[in-house]
Amino acid sequence: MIETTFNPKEVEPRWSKAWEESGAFQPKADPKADPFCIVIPPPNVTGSLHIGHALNNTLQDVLVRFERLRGKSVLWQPGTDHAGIATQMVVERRLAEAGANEDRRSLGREEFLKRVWAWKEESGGTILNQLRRLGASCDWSRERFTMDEGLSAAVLKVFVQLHREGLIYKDKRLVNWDPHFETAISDLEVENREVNGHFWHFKYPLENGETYQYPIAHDGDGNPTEWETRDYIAIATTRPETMLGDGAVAVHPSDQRYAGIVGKRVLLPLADRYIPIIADEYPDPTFGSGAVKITGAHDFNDYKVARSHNIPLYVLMDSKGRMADAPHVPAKYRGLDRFEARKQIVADIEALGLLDRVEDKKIMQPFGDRSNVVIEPMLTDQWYVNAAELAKAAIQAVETGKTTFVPEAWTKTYFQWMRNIEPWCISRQLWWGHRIPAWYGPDGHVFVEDSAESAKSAARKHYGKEVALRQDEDVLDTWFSSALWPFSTLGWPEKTPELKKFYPTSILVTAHDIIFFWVARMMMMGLHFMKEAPFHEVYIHALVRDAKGQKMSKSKGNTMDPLELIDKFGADALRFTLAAMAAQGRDIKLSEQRIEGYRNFGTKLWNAARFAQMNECAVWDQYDPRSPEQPVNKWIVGETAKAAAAVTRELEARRFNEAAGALYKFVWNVYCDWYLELIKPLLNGEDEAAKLETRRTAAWVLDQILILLHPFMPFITEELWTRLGEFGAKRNGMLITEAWPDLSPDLIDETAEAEIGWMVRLIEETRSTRSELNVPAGAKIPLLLIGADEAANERLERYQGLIDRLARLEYSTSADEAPAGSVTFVLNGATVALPLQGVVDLPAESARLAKEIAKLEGEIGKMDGKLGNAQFISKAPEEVVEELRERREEAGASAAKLKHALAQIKGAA
RNA sequence: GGGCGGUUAGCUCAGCGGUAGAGCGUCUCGUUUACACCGAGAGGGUCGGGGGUUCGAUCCCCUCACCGCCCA
Repeated sequence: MIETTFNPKEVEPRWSKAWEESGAFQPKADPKADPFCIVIPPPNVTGSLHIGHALNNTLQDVLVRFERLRGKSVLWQPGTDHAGIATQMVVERRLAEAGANEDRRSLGREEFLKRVWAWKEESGGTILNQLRRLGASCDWSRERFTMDEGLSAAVLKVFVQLHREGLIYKDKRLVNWDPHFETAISDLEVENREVNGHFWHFKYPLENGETYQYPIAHDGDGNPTEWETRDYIAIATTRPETMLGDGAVAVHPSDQRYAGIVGKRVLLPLADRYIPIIADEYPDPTFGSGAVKITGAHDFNDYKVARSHNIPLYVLMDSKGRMADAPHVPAKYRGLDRFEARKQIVADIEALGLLDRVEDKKIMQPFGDRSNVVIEPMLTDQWYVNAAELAKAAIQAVETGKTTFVPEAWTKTYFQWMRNIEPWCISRQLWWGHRIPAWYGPDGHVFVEDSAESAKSAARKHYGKEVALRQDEDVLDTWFSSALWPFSTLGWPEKTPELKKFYPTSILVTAHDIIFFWVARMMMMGLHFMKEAPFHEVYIHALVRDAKGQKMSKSKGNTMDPLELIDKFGADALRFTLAAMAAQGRDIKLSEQRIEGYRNFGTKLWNAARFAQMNECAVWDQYDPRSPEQPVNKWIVGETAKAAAAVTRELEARRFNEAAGALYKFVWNVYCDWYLELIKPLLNGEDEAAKLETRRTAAWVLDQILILLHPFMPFITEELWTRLGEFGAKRNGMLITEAWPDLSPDLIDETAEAEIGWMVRLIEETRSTRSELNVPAGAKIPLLLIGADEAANERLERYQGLIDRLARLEYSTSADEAPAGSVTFVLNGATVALPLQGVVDLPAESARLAKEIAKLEGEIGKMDGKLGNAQFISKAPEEVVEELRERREEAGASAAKLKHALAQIKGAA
């Protein structure tokens, strides 16, 4: 027998194991089965499961289990990426903590990489085991890692080919430099944050003591009225230390204040160099002094200006962000950290009398998303991908609908990014990653080949002799290999059967913050190398926030650990909550209360199953849903067909919340609240045929529920599936490989629906009336049906037992007239009278009736207004008008009856 | 500055041209042999403000306000 409570801790690991061992997670071999494939967004190998992963993978698993139940050959491809910076960081930190006085450099590249691999084998990928706890039905036998041999081969091939095609090249440009990790990072790895900073105003003296007239007062029209004589130009900066690298001062060509001194030179203080005053569109004349210092080697905007004016670029810092040992850096600053140098320079400028003033100012400052240090724009040699070229096909694939975004609004974001895409810097000054397959000859000539041997032979051809080659020290951005994930994991560059069967993949499920990082790049690489977009559909889900709507972060301490939530409420409850809240287009504010509520839903189902089992509603083979004769059974079959259709429809449309909501309502409010209550008399009755039919129907509906709910709550449903099979016919297999219900809409029996609907309303109205009049819950009262048609009288007779039980009646019967002083309400044109004279206080009943009447009359007024409007009658669709007329009729009749009752009471009082 | 999204019951959110919904919370009642992680009932909303389109607007359009995110 099913025990009284569901114990997820015991059940979950058991089924995880059983499913995996049964091979249910692997795609079925049946060549006739349609393929369905999702590649997992590979989590960092250093990662651990956070709530965002829980949502992301729940949604994927819902789809995967849904399609598996629908009979498709399903592959959910799992794996992790090698997370260059993050992993190197973890291993370096461990070395430091180990206290053996070892660090990356003392170990050397080869030994260090050995340590990284050792760490990866030991503790990398714990997140994949955490995903198992969530119930993720990935094909774990196909787990991949971006540094795998196969995936590395794919990276090599892609790099070499793109280089041959001119789409990968080396260039010296400004990059985002992370002084902590001493590597370049891409634009996307930079986080711009507003911080409190300062605006320092400096004076740069004009060469040879020259002067000009600078306006200091203006009239109402903005014309200058007063001038002062200046022998300097004022500039302002948020980063004083960069002034040593200034190559010019720029003013706007239209700026009259400076027109006279454009082309002259100023003395750059401290550096003691002369730099020109140039005219360029870049400075905003209305902002600050209107004059801008140009530091081409340390600012992205300045870089552009410097390039177009041929202004020299002075690199000021080394890879750690210390002032460089360079001729253009005065000796006293060399070796100082950039922030130390800042203080010193400000002090020295002030000492020279050239510090005009200092303002407090909010400034946007770039930080490395991993290192959390201020990013420095640096002029370095790096490898780039010509993203703009690759983006063309990627844009087209979405324009032509080959790949669609759900919700559709994200196509805008995608286009916005793709159409303004910058060259992608792919080299990283790290050790952990795919080493760039480029070798340099003694003269610096570069050979890009798929192996050292090929490079050697290429060099031999080039130089006409054997020469020593040096491989590029750098590795590739992790996202470079992630971009190949949809086809590299399927075996490319080999021509594998999986690649043939599952590429392009069906759908990618991810959060919007990864569209640029990953979706865009997979689109580019997939189209270039496979000639087809990597997925038909991109589903973008919400971000999970805390209950107050704040982004969860460790530093804020507002994270919710999915594993703790699973411990507390069970994986099914967490999954169902996330799915139920995954409405398109809005972030999820998650609270424990919500999860608790859905845990209760699981318990409700569990208890319904217990009830079913106790009443021998066990497994019966060969149930035909058309067979029942009892209206209540016909009705629930129809309701089941409706629910199955709704869940299927909503899942196909990726409206996870709607699908979950439909299930919740059906299980709780239809099956449990009504059906199980309605069949109790049948189950306890004497009519053996009806009893058998009811048992079989109840069992069948429960089975349908378990199948429909399985994608959302796999553990509890699988457990119940087995437990319900303890008695009766044997189950053929596990629920996970059952067949999704395919129920024809003609299973909906309108007569049964009307009949059960009438009874339900009668019971509800009676309960409501009792409660409003404070009839004690335990009191049994009579019910009289007055002036009903034959059908209603028959219904009353047929369901009398049920109605009496559920409405807590002494008896119920048809009658011609309501006894004086009865409490009444109206149902389908008939009056229902509760003869409560003497029991109920009449003023309360008058008040109740008056309230009802007032409400009805309000509605009638509105409806009459509409119906009296000729425009409405002629322009609104006929069915709308007709429906309104009917409603008006009913409301009028009800009001009349209630008024009659009210008059009676008043008469009696 | 550019772009996107949001504003609906106390809270969290669905709905999105034709009678305002759910979960949680609140209140009242309830030991009816599946379930108190329950059952029955109730209260609670001029759907952010203002215009417009329409026979009809929470829903479409414009505008304002406030909040959030992304990109400069």
